[in-house]
Amino acid sequence: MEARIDTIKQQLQSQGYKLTPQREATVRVLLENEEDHLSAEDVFMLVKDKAPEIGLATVYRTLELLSEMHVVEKLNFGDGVARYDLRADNSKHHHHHLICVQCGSMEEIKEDWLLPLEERLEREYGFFVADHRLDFQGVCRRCQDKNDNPK
Amino acid sequence: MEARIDTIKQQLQSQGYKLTPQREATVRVLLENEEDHLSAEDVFMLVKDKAPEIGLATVYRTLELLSEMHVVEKLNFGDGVARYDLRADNSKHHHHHLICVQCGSMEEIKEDWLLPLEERLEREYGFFVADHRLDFQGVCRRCQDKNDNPK
DNA sequence: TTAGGTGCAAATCTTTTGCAGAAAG
DNA sequence: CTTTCTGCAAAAGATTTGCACCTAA
Repeated sequence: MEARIDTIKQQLQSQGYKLTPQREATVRVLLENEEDHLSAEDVFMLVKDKAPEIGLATVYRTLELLSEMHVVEKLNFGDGVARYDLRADNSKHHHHHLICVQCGSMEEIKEDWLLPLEERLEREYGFFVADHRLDFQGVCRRCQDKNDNPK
Repeated sequence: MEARIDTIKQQLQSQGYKLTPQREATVRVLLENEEDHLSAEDVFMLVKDKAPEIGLATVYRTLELLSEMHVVEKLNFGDGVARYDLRADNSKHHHHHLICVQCGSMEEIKEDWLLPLEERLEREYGFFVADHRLDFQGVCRRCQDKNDNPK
């Protein structure tokens, strides 16, 4: 974890930005909740435990900055709030998401299944793909079981 | 066009809703701009030509209703406004979108490229897919040409 | 006559911005 | 010192809601 913070620190400094205590607290929250998709408000709540004086605007500004630096992804699941996802160090692409319409859970697929499609896209449509986003809505295994064996 | 309006009318009536003049005007605007991805504000402007007395709230309520009935898709491209897309009569799935980060244009792919992936998802993850969403960000052919041959 | 609809204005909610002061190189 | 950053409060923008009136089965 410290190593990843260091990386981010250097990334910021290389662009003339500072890793202030507020920004560090925000990054730590993101690291500690890497599995979740936190909204700005969520992050704000969690950061306040570490740095009670922080303002919501700072959180928004930090998330915006991290997003520009491609440290986090800004995601939109259509529920009216933006959510933020730490990018895996190495992946240039979004994860894919499995969103259960029944229980609201969200699972991630870390593999990239789209490379063949992207090649086809460049070939057939002349479209150069920089990034993509793939979400599936449906019913997760747990809810299917629940439906089949109602208690 | 009249046929599709009739279909929608019946769909509404089957749920106890009415196709009021305001709703019909809204649907007509959507039909006439099927290629675009209109925001609620866009729709409002266009509907006002047909029905000047309509209120923005009614447009929102209509789009919400049509969305629940799966007559339109509510889409989110991350620019802060929801956009609405008429569903093709026959397709249960979203289109795929090619969003150019340079000129902001958006192209649609009507084919469904994801069926093999969805099968794999059900097999390997036990996730039952009801719908999906696939967007690509990148550079469209036009902008690539522009980059290669700057005027 | 009764439930569903509408327009308007006000309210709500997320996100952004202006500003004066604080921190860091 | 000078640039970057911060907190606060206000502003902005999209969407929703309360309400009194309207309209069609």
